[in-house]
Amino acid sequence: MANRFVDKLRGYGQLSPDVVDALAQATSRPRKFAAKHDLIREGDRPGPVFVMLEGWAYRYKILPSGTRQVLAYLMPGDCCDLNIGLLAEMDHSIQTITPALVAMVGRGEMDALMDGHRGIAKAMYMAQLVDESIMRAWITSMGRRASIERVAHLMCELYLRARNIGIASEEAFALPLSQLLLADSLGMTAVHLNRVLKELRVAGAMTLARGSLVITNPNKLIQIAGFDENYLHRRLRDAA
Amino acid sequence: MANRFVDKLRGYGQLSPDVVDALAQATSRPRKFAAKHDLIREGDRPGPVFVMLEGWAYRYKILPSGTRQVLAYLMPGDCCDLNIGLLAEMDHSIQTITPALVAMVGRGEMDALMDGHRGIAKAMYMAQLVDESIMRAWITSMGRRASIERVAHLMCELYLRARNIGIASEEAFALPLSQLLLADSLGMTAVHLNRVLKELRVAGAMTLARGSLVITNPNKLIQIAGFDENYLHRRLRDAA
DNA sequence: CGCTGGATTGACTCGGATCAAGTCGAGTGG
DNA sequence: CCACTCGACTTGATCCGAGTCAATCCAGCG
Repeated sequence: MANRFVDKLRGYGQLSPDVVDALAQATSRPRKFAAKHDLIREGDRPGPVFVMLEGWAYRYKILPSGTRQVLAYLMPGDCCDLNIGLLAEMDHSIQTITPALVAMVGRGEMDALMDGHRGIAKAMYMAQLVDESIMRAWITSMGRRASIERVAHLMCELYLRARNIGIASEEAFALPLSQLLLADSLGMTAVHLNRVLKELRVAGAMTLARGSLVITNPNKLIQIAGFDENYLHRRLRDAA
Repeated sequence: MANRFVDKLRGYGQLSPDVVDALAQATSRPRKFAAKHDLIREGDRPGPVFVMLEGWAYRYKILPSGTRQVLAYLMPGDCCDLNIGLLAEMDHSIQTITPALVAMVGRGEMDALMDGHRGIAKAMYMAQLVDESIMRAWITSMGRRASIERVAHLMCELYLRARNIGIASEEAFALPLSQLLLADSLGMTAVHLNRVLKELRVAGAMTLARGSLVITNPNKLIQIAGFDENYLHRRLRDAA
């Protein structure tokens, strides 16, 4: 079975065969979770590092008023913070969206992997930098992009990330996110998101239906989003 | 002279005297910059790690339309990403707000510090986790908080951070941020921010004037913001 | 075959943007 | 020492994007 975690880290630099083995070994006993299951909740004391092998999850916060804000999506290959174990308690929750296979890597084991293989450490740090960069892009979207641009931008991001781990074809991929979830990601209501999706569909840019995103006109979508993929840092730095 | 960087890291755990010395040594040759000076720009190739010793700076992005989004504030003691050197190019810019003293710590030197002193590595990782947590709080604010809550929340955050490094008194501190800058942080216009500040002033919660924030009624401000300081992770994890 | 949770559409309202004038205060040069 | 200037702050009037409320609609499924 494909190990998306290994695939993703490979994207950040060459990994030698023994490194690949070590990673595969560390994630060889994943646990299975149902959809909509909290992997960890705000206030919990963090334990091992989560690594998504199959399925999607999302980070979120619930405000006192009961509203939810989605903070990030975890797709296969993604993992939560490396140093999560340093914290006394979580500042947000993580929940599965679909049924998922999740490897739990103990703190010691993760440290050993990173100490033992410089390549792993570098790839993990890169992944972390990209996650931060994505958060900055989200802040930028929420603060300064119109709603249709925001939606288009998120779709571009998710498409590229899916593409990078090989779960997207040329123009479509499985996107298991409800409109309510997307709305809670983008700081808008589900009603308004629905109208924006229609607008994008009518414009011939993309169609999101029955769990699948079809990008009808990539250039148009990119142009609406004002998308610049630079922030995903796929271009590697030569020599280190 | 006080070294805010050391002070800040101390807040994340005991540091032995030799560790403090090593940190002070590494930041002993800071450079002076004028206000409104870009330390690094989007697209630049990253170099050394910046450590703010005196003065304020902010991270930002400029969109094609020319609008700006502020992504984070750096106050004395804060530094940019540890692993910034892994990136081929910056995905955002960093600019001083006030005249500033900035130490530039080379990648090798920083690695040596962290390898040599477990306490430094832990404190630096904690600082990084807190920075991420703050970004999540910003996303939450922009997505799901009303404008007055957003403003109040940011003020609570900045006050606590200032307090943690000892530059805030019981109820006031120097906040050198223009209304335009704040508006660009919070996803609103300067005009509207001005009205919200007035609202907070009239409500007796806080007054921002002439570069100084006075918190008239802390409880009211906290209540308006729906502020929970948990996300700043000041409570330390017992044992590691 | 009816139930249920998501998706869709319409009517109405409102928070915050936009546009347009001022006002205030700290420098600066005569 | 005062007039001028420039940037930052205030305030008012108007408009519109997006929220709210309220019905459906529809697909999957027990």
